Amino acid sequence: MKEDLISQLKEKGLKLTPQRLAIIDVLVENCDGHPGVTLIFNEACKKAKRVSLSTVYATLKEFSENGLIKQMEFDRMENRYDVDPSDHINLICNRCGKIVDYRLPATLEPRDIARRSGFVVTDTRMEFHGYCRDCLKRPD
Amino acid sequence: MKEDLISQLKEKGLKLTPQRLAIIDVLVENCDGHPGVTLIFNEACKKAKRVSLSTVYATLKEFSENGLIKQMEFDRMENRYDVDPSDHINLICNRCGKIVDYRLPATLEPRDIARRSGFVVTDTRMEFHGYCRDCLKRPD
DNA sequence: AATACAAACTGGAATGATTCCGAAGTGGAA
DNA sequence: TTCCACTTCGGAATCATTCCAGTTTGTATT
Repeated sequence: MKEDLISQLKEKGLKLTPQRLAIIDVLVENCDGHPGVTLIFNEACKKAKRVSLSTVYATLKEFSENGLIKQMEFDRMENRYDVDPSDHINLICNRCGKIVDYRLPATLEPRDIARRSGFVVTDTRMEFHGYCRDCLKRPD
Repeated sequence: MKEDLISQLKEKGLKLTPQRLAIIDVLVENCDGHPGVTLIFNEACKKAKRVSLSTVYATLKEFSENGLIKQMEFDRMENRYDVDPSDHINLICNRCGKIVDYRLPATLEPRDIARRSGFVVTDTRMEFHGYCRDCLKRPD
């Protein structure tokens, strides 16, 4: 897992810095927890001599642009990062904020999700990003 | 549609103010466009004597808390508002930002969506909010 | 091992959507 | 008409995130 991320870094031509190694360590250690920037920053500081918040942001952005991780953007919460970049539904608890992965393909009926996972859905939000018909026609 | 929203306001015990009526007008006129705060604010200013941005935010929050509309939160875009609060997938164009509704139930295969709607999916994000198994067990 | 340069890091300032707050205004029930 | 809880106002505060200009550092090459 860790070695995997490091080799992906090299493949992409990205440099191996102490800060990036620290961040990778944190990501791997928290791969089930969908860690946020604050946690990653705090933990990374313990592992590397110098780490700035700007670097953490830049690095996580770099990683997600290169497909190593998946950025989960929220409006009033800080970003969370998913070490598994494959498609799945994130079950987000209103109360504790815990994020549980629910893998696709699966029935999307809330009733069915409750039966399989014990998670009661009160609100759904699904977004598929891409390109609309009109923009596909247009050149450039 | 407009009368419908107004009667819902009354049902909830919310007062009918010129600002709210203006905002409702804007929502109804732009119900297919998933309008954002800026558009709503600008248009509402044309319809009512005095409207402040704070009021627009407060009103839209009030409306969505009461189920009149659905708030769509993004990270780097301003919120958009959906006059149709039922569950559906929002197809968001990376390029023009247009949001197209894709109704459930439907096959969720990107390939299928492309065939039916002409929308090419490049990235998906689905969130189901609710309560996890652990929190349901816990009292209070 | 030394050199060179693009890439990466830093931290403080800037951004921008949203919320907060205290004061002023106003629907609408009595 | 009176009254008051609900609304509105606008400016300040918040807070995650980005930007920027200067400094440091991997790493490929000599």
